[in-house]
Order: sequence, then structure tokens, then C-alpha cells
Amino acid sequence: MQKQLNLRMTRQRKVILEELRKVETHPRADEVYEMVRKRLPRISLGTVYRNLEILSESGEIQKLELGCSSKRFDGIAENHYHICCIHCDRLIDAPADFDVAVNHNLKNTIDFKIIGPKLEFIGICTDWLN
Amino acid sequence: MQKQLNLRMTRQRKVILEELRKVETHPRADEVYEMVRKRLPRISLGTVYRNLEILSESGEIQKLELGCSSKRFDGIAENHYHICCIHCDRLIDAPADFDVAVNHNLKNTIDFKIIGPKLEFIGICTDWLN
DNA sequence: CTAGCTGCAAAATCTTTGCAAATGC
DNA sequence: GCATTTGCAAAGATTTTGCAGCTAG
Repeated sequence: MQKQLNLRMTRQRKVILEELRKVETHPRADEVYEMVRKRLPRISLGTVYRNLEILSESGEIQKLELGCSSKRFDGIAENHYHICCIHCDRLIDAPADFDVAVNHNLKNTIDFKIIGPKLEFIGICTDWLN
Repeated sequence: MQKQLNLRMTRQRKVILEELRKVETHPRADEVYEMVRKRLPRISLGTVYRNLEILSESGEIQKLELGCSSKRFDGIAENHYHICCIHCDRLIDAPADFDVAVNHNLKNTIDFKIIGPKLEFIGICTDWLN
């Protein structure tokens, strides 16, 4: 994982960013590759991986490492909650009014400096409810 | 992923379960393999993978699919919180008094039946604080 | 006895990396 | 101009699977 000093906005990086921000599906790296390939047929999967890594390190996008499924990417860098369907593995953004209060009673019984909770909601989407 | 009708307690399965319950480190599949191999040198990694899958499906153990690191396994099947160090990737059980209140205001604005929150704490362990 | 399980090895997936050529700034 | 980035291809890492023989119940 190389340290990025000067981010150069290459065509590939720009298209990856644009395509990712177009969708709300939180695609995996290989899905981003397929999306981008329609506009840049000669792009390589390696380039997609490298750029997704670099873009999330630089805070442009979010790398979602939730348990529900394999690694996914979100064009929205701001922190927000996600809901994952246990059946179809679809991951959606929780609406803004979906509020959560987490109160963890921090006792000093453990050798950890707690930074914060990492929260994801598990659910079943309507496709599977009927 | 085959459906398990009659679980047979083989030597391999028994040792995997015993070794997993001996430790609190939440080992990955390959680490379980190394642990078990000391007692059953001829066991194969495939068997370890298959058994960890089967044991977690049958509720004997817990498969931890937390974002912090790759897939890990917990000999304690009961639900409890975990804390993950962002630096060393160590995963520890949260103490019992580590209480959490999650109140999600369930509005019917989304097409999901919410089963529950999935929560993990992110922190820095003391090894990295000094 | 026999369905379920094992070891082995090969395959499948997913991600990273080395390198020479290309390119953004 | 030149450091960064790219495409390609190969390697690495992780997990799954087919199969013939073995074994718990």
C-alpha cells in the first residue's frame, strides 16, 4: 500500500469515481471493473483495485468492510449506516431518519482505547418477505 | 454448502471444537488448522474449512464476519460484543459490563424487515498506545 | 451397512505485484 | 521532464470442490 503524495486525476481514476458515484449498489471491485469497462474497455482489473484502494485512502470514497459480504465500495464518503439483507446480500443505505443511539459504558477494565462502534443492520428485504 | 442432517462427531471435528474452545484469540481458518495439526498431523486444510462451516451452521461455534480483518471463529456461540484493534488487528471479547443500548427508530420508510444491529467496537490496544 | 466424512490435489476466487511503456501535471 | 500511473501477466492468498477410500453410529 503505497503512500499517495500527489494524486493525479487520470482518466481511469476519474471514470471509476464517476461510475461509483452514479450507483447506490455498493459494488464490489469486480463490479466496478465491469461498470468502468463499458467506458474504458482497455482498463485492467489491477488498475481498478489500485484506484479503489487509493481513493478510499484519500477519503474520496468509502471502503465498506462489513461482514455481510465481501468488500464493497461506496461513492459517498460521509459516514452513514447500512442495511444488509441476509438472503440476497444486497446492501442499502439506511435513510437519514434511521437513528441509532449507542451508549457504551466505558469501564477501564480493558486495555483498549475505544474509538467507536462499527454498526451495520441486518435485515430481510421485501423481495424475500413474500 | 451441504445441508447437514446427522452430525457425526468425528475425531477431526472433535479436536477442532476443543482447540477452538481452548483459546480466546478468535483464530482464522488457517490458524485453527495449525492448532489442530499439532494433535492430528494428517488433517487437511479442506477438512478444517468444512468443519468450521458446519460447526457454525449447527450453532456450536460462531463465525465472525467482522470488517476488521478476515473471517474468524469463536468457540463461544453465545452472542457477545467484540473489540478490534485497528493497528494490530487483534480481536478480543468485550467484558460483560461493556453494555450497549442500540435504539433504532424503525420507520417504515424502507423495504426491510430489520432483524437487528451488528455491532463491533473499533479501538487501539495498549500495545500501540505507548 | 452406509451416509457422512476424510485426505489429497486440483480448481476456483479474489487480490496484489513487477515491469516496461504511457501520461498527467 | 519525470514521478506517477497504466495494462498486462504472473504470482499470491484464500477458500471450495471432486473423488476414492475410510469410519462413526
